[in-house]
Amino acid sequence: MRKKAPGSYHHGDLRRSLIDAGRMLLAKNNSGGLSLREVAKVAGVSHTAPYRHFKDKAELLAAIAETGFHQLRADAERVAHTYRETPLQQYTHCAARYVRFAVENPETAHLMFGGGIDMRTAPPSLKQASWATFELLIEIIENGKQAGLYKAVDTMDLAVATWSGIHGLSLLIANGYLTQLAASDSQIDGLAQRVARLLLEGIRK
Amino acid sequence: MRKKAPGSYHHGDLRRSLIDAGRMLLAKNNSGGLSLREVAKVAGVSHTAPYRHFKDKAELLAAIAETGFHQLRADAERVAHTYRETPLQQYTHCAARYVRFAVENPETAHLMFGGGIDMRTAPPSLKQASWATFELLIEIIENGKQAGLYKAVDTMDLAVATWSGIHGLSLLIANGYLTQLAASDSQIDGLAQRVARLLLEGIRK
DNA sequence: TGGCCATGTTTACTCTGGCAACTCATTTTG
DNA sequence: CAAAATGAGTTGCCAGAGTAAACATGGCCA
Repeated sequence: MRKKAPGSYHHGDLRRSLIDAGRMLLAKNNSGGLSLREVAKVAGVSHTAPYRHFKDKAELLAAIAETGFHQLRADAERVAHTYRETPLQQYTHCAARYVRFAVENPETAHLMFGGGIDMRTAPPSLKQASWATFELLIEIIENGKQAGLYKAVDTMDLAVATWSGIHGLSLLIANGYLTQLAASDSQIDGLAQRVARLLLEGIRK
Repeated sequence: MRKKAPGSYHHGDLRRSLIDAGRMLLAKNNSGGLSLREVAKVAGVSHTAPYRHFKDKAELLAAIAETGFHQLRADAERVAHTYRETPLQQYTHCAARYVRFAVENPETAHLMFGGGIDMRTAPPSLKQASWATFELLIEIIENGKQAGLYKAVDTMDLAVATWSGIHGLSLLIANGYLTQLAASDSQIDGLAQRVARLLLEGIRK
């Protein structure tokens, strides 16, 4: 989190600093939101300086969400690479990673998926970042399909179904709907495993 | 939406009017949020009158979310009753109803599930309303289980898995992540059907 | 070297949430 | 039945936040 060197007029990389400060504050004021002025202060800059880099507050939030997508994609990509030879494990471990991301970064997840941003009208770079994340999921499904793991159904349907399941579970946990079943980290992992399994095998007898 | 009769001092049922006004405004200012003063104005009352009924803004929002849960539960209950003899259809049609609720009331859904409210610290009546909704789902699963429809797995796991899937799909659509696949109402229904089916049968070959 | 333009600053305006003190109407009670 | 108590709504106020406009600064290119 670079601050402006005191005395110097120009900052150097304010845009980046604002995003970093934003994420930091978002994590600190748990779900209490975030004020542009606060962000500016943390970055060591006057409260209107952000407007040189973002049209308005929503655009800063969108940029923060974008870093969330980049992180999520990078996290999942690492896991996917580790299990590149075993499609089934690739799927389950990536799913678990997705859930962990939401649980570990609830405010960022809230920003990305909470409805504050409508993807239909989001900035192009954000759309692209979210799309790139989804593409990774499609790849993973495609991998499994070619290994004969999944049904011969439209890949898109398979991908949407699993995405929905993992996504829904992540948000339910992150928003405290499953406190009874998923209090500790190990319980969360366990639940994620079992749900991923059920998505795979179906609930039907 | 009852307004105060002009000239009369007392309103009669302000609490209810504020909630109604809130939902109306939420729907109008699409996802633009909602101001307490605006709500008060619509209800025909001074800007601090709401404080006689709600501790603060968050509490009003929680009350609005609560009506959302009541509506969702009532909607689903009606569907569940209609298909009470056929557990499979009961499941698929309730799932479709859940998705429609989110798509038709995106702002309310946003409030309920967007992370603005953490269920762990929510007002008891809200917790109860959300729990009652989940209970209906559990009942539906239990029905199917007794009809020999589902795997002999912990009902809670079955319920969480399907809830996650439907919930995730609903939010993905409502937040515009699946615009390509789910633009029209009929496309949404179709997608919901196929996803519900995949949750049932699993994606594995 | 001198002027331009991107980047930051200052100032000011509006909107919002929330507190305090006041008023009005209804209900309870001596 | 009058008067106090209480619940419901109002007026006024303040601090914090988003943002527009005018101004300042300083690095870069002609």
